[in-house]
Amino acid sequence: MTDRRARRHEATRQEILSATWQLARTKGLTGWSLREVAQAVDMRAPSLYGYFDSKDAIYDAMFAQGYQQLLEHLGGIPTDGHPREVLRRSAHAFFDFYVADSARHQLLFLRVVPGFEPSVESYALAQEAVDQLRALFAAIGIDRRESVDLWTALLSGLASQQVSNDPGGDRWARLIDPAVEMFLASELASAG
Amino acid sequence: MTDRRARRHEATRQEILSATWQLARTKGLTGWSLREVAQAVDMRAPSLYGYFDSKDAIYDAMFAQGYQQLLEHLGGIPTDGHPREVLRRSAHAFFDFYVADSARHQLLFLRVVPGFEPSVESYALAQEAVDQLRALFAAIGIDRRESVDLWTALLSGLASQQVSNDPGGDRWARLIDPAVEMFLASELASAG
DNA sequence: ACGTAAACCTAACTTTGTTAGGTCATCCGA
DNA sequence: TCGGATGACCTAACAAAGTTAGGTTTACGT
Repeated sequence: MTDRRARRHEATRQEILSATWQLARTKGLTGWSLREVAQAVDMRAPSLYGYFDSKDAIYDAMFAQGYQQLLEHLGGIPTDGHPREVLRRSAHAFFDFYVADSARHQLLFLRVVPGFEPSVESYALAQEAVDQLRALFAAIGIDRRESVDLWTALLSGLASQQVSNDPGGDRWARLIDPAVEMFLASELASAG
Repeated sequence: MTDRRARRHEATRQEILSATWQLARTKGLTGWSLREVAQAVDMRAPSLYGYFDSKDAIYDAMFAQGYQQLLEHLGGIPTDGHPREVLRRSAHAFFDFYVADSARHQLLFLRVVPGFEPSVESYALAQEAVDQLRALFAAIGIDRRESVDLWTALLSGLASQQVSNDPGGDRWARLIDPAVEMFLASELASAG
């Protein structure tokens, strides 16, 4: 097979991405340099250009990878049971995903990297995640766009506050269940 | 008076900060260079060091200024009338403040600038804003910390989503009033 | 009016992303 | 099996970034 080299190439690409995630987690989403990444994979900085066109291309690959992870996360949520339980599960899944990696959180949900715009292919993954979330809500009878928007705002707000103002703690994590109740009561009231 | 020079110095400091805000708004919070700032105030980059110790010191001054503006914003909210009206006013005031300047939003509420930590003096201003918000809530009979935390999460979430996913639009802005109702209903239910 | 210190400059150092161009190994076709 | 080609990596070097050193001019306080 001709792809012996292609497989090796792809493996190295993943190795580079993995090292970059590591650096982004420890030094901040934009706090790393190509030379550091190169050093981590035992190369020199210019060699990285054999695998990515630019630093922004690395961000783009990370963006895509992050949304793939989110899709897996979302896919793992059982949609059976009482709507309250489904909502609760999805809330915790969301929150955990956000908080688990604040660099990823910034990359996927906040426009933080100056000049970086995701490519159309990567953005399609983001769209897919939104669709999947909408499907999850539809499965429990919530189908108004406003409701889903309010939900995402609520959850991303809780996660942002947790990460920014009480990293490592649970001050906002403890508010998830009350927030679910609040949201659910409001939905029941306005659904008619 | 001995401060003729001191006043001029302070004026130049403000001029630099103002030019930096402008750049941050157009090119992103971290998308500007000292040389660009210098050019905007008709200087060379090293001259800025007569006014700020470092680029991070500029961020710190902006951080302080941003929270001063927030404090003014909060102070302008009338606390009389029905709690619903007070909440609504404060919600819109918050949201508008967030959305009016997304660079400021990122600087004040998200930890976005790699390596930057606000100085103790600047952080005290942030604390003051939190206290003032708590006082506003106490004035309308809401004094549980959890309630205020949930409120800030909700509002900052709405604003973040608006800025990140629908800049210039009103997709999340329209959810403010429903969010207020949702929050209020939940408060009334759990206040006993 | 004069000495001093503030205000500003140029030159330069380090680190950043990036490009140019070279070297060596490895794979494919004859 | 062997040569040409291509891939993988390197060093050297660029421009732009934050920052420091050190000098010159301006203008204030005594």
